[in-house]
This record gives sequence, structure tokens and C-alpha cells, in this order.
Amino acid sequence: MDEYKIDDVARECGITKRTIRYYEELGVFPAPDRSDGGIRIYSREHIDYLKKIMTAKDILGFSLQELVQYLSVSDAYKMHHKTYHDVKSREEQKSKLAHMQQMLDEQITMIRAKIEKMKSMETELEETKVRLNAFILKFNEEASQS
Amino acid sequence: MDEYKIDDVARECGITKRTIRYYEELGVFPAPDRSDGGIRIYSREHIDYLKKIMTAKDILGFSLQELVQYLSVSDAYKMHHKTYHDVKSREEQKSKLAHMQQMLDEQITMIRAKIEKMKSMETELEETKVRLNAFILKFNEEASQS
DNA sequence: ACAAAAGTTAACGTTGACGTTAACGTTAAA
DNA sequence: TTTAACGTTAACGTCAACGTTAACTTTTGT
Repeated sequence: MDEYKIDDVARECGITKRTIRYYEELGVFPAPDRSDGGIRIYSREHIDYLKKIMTAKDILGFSLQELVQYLSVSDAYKMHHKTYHDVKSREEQKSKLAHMQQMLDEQITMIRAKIEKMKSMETELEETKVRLNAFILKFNEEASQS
Repeated sequence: MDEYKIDDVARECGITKRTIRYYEELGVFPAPDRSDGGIRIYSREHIDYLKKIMTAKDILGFSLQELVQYLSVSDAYKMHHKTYHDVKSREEQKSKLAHMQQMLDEQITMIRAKIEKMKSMETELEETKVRLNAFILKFNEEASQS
């Protein structure tokens, strides 16, 4: 078990097979191992990872290009460790790690800014609600004066 | 003063004239008064309103269709009061107000849910940062043991 | 008064993010 | 073993959200 075909993944993640292959093509989603017949075999980790991708896309409104950036830092290094066993030079790895640190900080800063903006939008909506309710009250009072 | 042409608006809001006309065509942005020559004359309120639209689009990742929905509640009723002087029947107005209340509540619920998800994404990013830093430490220790 | 700058509508072009169809090979249950 | 269900690649279609160009009118500084 712990082996899923593309249709299972599509169903659980709420997207189509076409989209999954498209994401793989773009490098948004890692290419899984294949069966002898060339069928893509996914693991549970793949599914969880794809779910995160969809959340980032939906909630943050990321484009696919931005997703590549985002994923290259957030949890991609876990997947990369398992997917590609890329043995690079020590210096290369070091600079890659430093780059990850920087990207992570940028992502954190960005998401905090977004949260703040969303909070002020929430506040505004609540104020609008108060004003609307006041208006409705007045509206009904006028009606009872006729 | 307090009169702006489309290029002023475009510059201040960081979009193109084409986009402004397109938004007007879609009903996302109210059609302003025209000069005798047919030129669109905007007020400061228009600019502030458009800025809000752009924020909602960028931060919430709304599509233009969703924006129409969003705007029909948030602050649209202010603009509508000034733009269209639609005198409808009392019953009609009442049901419209009730509908606004409901939409407002839905929007507030939705934005709160998004904020929560973004917070958990932020937490995750911070945890990743901690793990990454730990890994880098170990990485450098191994290097000094050679 | 007039040229340049800025405005207009109209219509076709582009890009991103998939959907759909075709033409074909593979797997699994009867 | 065969056939339905499922898989594949390849290529064209689609829709939203603008960009771009063309052909034209209006406004404005000198």
C-alpha cells in the first residue's frame, strides 16, 4: 500500500489529472516513480505535499510561477532529499542553504504583511456592518412614522 | 480641483488606462461623469475606491467576478448612493439591505477563515526556518571534523 | 490658431492555466 | 483472453484579464 495512481491523487486533492501532469511539467510538483508500464506511482507524502500546494495557491493567490519560488523554500528540501539524491559539492550545498534561509525570511515577511492587510480588511468589513445595521434601524424608524 | 483624468488615476493606482476602462465595462469600477468632450472625470473618492479594489484583488486573490460580489457589499452602497440615485420601492430596498447584511456576514466569515489559514502557514514557515537553521549548524559541524 | 499631448472607441493579440479530444498502450477483473 | 477501465503523450481549444495597435477626436500650452 501507500501507492496511489494519478486518479486517486486527483480525487483527494480536488483537481484533475491534467492539472497534475501540468504541474509536474512546470516543476511545481515532483515527478513520481513510474511502474514498468510507465504509470505514475504516488505516495501519501506526494498527496500531502500537493494539498499544501493547493492551499498556497488558493489562500495566498499565488501564480504557478510564484508557487515554484514558494515551494523551493517551504518544504521542498524535504522532498528533494527523497526524490533527487543530488550529491553536490560542499560549497554548492552551502550556498543553496544560505539562499534558502534568505528566501524563507522573505516569505515570512511577505505573509506577515498579507495577514496585516487582511486584518484591516476584516476591521473595515465589521465597521461597515455596524454602519449598515444603524442605517437599517433608521430605515425602519422612518417607516413606523408614516 | 478634485478632478482627475484617467491617466492620473492609472498612475496613482499602479494600473493601466486599459484596465480602468475594462473594469468600468465589467461593472467592477463605477462609470464616472464625463466632460463635454466625453472625457472621464474622476474624484478622489474614485481613486481611493479603486485602490481598495486592487488591494482586495491582490491580497485576497479575488477574480474580477468575485470582486463584483465583494464590492456589492463592502463599500459599494456608499458609492451607489452617490452614483446612481435609484429610487426603488420600500420593500425592494428592505430586501436589498437584508441581502447586504447576509453577504457581509459571509464575507467576514470567509476572511477570518483565510486569516487563520495564513497564520498556520506562517507558523509552518517559522518551524521550517528553525529546522533549516539546525541543519545548517550540523552541516557546519561535520565540515569542521575533517 | 495650431501642433502636441492626451483623450476616445474598436478590434485583434497575448499569456497563463488549464480543458478536451485523438490516437494509442496497459492493467485487471470476468 | 478479452474488454472495459484506466493509463499515456501530443496537440489543439478555451477563457479570463488584460496588452497593443489603429484610426480618430479633444484638450491644452505657446
